[in-house]
Amino acid sequence: MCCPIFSGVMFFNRWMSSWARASEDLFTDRNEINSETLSQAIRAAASEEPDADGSVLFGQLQGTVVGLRYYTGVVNQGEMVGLVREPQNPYDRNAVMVANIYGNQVGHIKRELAAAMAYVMDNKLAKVEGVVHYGTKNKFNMPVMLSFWGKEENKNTVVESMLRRGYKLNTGGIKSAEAFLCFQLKNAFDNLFEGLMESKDGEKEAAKSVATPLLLHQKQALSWMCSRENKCTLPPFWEKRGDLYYNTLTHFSAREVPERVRGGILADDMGLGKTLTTIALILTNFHNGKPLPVEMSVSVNNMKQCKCGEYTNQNASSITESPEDLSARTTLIICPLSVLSNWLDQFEQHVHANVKLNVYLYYGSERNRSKKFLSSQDVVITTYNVLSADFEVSRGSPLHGIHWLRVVLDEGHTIRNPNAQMSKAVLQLKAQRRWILSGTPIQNSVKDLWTLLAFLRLKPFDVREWWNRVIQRPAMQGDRAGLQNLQTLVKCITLRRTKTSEVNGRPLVSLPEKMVCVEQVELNQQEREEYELARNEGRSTIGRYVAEGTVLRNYADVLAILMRLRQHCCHPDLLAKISSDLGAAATPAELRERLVEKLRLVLASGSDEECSVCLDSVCLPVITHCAHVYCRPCIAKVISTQQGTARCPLCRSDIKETELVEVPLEEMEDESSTHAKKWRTSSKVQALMGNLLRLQSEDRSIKCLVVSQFTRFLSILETPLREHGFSFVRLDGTMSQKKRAQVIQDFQSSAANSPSIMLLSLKAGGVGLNLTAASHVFLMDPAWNPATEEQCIDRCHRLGQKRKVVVTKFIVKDSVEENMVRIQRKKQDLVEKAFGSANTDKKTSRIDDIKALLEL
DNA sequence: ACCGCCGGGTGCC
DNA sequence: ACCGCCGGGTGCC
Repeated sequence: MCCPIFSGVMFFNRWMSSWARASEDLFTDRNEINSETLSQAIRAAASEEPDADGSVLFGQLQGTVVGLRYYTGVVNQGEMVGLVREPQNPYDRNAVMVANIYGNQVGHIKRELAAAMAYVMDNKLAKVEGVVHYGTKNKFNMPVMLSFWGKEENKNTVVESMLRRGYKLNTGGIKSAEAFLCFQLKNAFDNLFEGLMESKDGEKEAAKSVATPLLLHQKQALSWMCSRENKCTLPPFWEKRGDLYYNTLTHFSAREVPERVRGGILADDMGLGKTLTTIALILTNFHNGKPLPVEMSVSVNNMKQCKCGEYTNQNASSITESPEDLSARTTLIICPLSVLSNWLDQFEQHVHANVKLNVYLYYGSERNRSKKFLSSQDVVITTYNVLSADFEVSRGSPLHGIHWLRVVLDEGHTIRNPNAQMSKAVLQLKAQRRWILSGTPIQNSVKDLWTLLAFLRLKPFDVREWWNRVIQRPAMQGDRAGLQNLQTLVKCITLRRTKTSEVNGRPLVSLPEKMVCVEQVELNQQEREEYELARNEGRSTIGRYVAEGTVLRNYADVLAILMRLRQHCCHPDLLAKISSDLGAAATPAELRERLVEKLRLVLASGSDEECSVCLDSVCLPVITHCAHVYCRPCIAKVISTQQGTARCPLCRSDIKETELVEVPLEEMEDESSTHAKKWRTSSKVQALMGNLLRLQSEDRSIKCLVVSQFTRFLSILETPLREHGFSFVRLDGTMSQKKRAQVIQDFQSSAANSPSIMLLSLKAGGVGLNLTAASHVFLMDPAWNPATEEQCIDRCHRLGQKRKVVVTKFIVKDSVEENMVRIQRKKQDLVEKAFGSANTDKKTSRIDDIKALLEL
């Protein structure tokens, strides 16, 4: 009865339930363990295993594992073991159990030592890890090397507490592990997915029910996905040695085949057709490698109702080492709300019209919660939010009660935080096969990967301890082998191609040509005068800061001055009346008000401000008293790491958590001021209108994107568009999902009366935004970050684009806009230098950089 | 015989 | 466990 998979799950479960530290009996008969405890245990493990960040090694100690003869768990030389407190043990409440990777109990820690360890473990003063270096063949007890890890501030307490009970931690020869912040290793991780691009062998034709012919690289992906689902290849780091299976990283071995991972990560760049490939997978690879049996309607070629590729049970020769539930039919797709409609469209588009595929949208208050109904569908689509809401409300969440054939996570990086409700809900779904679709599987650090691997049930790393010990901590500390292992791991389960990848020397997708041209705009006399006035004012302000040596403290002001110049280049009415400099603030309330105002200025302009800690666009923006903008979590991390002596990473001023200021929620952009005044034009507006009118006269079917970082500029542009009778829509970040979807659908429509222009805010919409109806892009103002512009252009220059794409960038001659790209590069250098060291002699060079940046 | 010594039973927590 | 420890049997050499 003990089939390999099953017993594996149960050992695993036993291990997990001990983690849960619940009152569950550790010695439960294996057969009684149900999936309910398993899921509880997974949740417990995810929340209880602390993040290994900033842990240092306190010391090591040779201990003894006793009672070996009572348990079945064996260990190999060099194997890692887990130490689990067992407060419910009837013989000793200090008991510490020793278990191997699969959770098979090996023995206990000797009583006296256990008493000393129990204090340290129960008070979470240290995490204790064990490795057995020798004596693995012993009958009664064996030595174990114990390593104590924890926060620096607990080191002395732990060392002394152990010493009091007669155990001396050996601290000699341990190099103190430095605390790393995640951004320092960002580059190493950026390269993690390199080298995954080589084409994996073979290609596979999709089932007949797929209407769209697959491109070569999509056939390759399909082939890879099918083999990941069907073949019994060993997971990474497992080898067969004799009749045992051996894990080369943990040195664990087992008689049973390690549970295979049926699925993986499809990490292709967006636009390569992850959605189509997944639809093809669903239709092509049902049980035993046969296509999904679907009904064909009677309509075309007097075809009878037939089962397209009905599956038989006999052709099991190649696979089925492990039995599977052949009655499972349904694929569950979970995606962010923003791409829900895209999935529905794509099913519509890519499945043959005469095929009856049951796709159910599990969404909205009227959703059908019947398990029987849901599990009879071919596909159920829902969102992360619906899934986690169901999960939270009741234990009887219908989606959690079904054994899915396959679960697909679209934009899978959504679950990178293991503590999020969403992630917990996703991890507990029951499925035979699991897939993650993501263009960006790693966003900031290796930590992002754990939930993904846990979802895939990649043994043994789905248990946080093994992940932390074997992969995350070594990688975070820059250990080469650690990074290498991480890469190997990822490589085995991931397929990633980028738009620039090639197959047989040919690009994966051939997109229509893209032409980028810069159109210089000359300011008229009045505009030029106003611009020069502002420029001189800014120059003198910055000159003063340079003289005072306070440039870095007034960093936000420097940016604000640049901002005003950029606004001048677009339209005079963009300039908000921003008064004052920071120095004049009299009261704390006033200072706060000023800071809020500055922050708002930086944010509302859509200037794509980057956080200097994570180097990404700021999320949850806060401003420091020295007026630098960061993500709240990033700067909070810096402050907590530096413990009371925290300094601003950009200007080294003292900063405190309590002094971080954010924009009050009710602050929304005030549109009324622009409408109050009488509308006027500008040189840039004229330049745009000239182009639009010319295009319209050439070809009425051409559609355009008009892009700006300033949403107020978009508002200004509405007036002349209306005047000339253009039909247009607008998409910006403030719009609800529903409105957005409507706007996109209208714009993408090829109907004769559909809008021909979309006013688009540069940062609006996620990466998935598909605007292929447009073939002309007008970038009204240059962005700090050229990548942002590229992304924006890619929204129409992507798979599905039929026309040649023409991009026009408007740049005002003799203005700050001409320097934007150079400034961007300088800014990046500046940030790097700021983080390079806290050394003061670097300060001068940074000020020089700013001077150069402003051509002073 | 309130000890020492012998040898069998026994053995995690 | 080819140990240590316990506790019963035993007792000059």
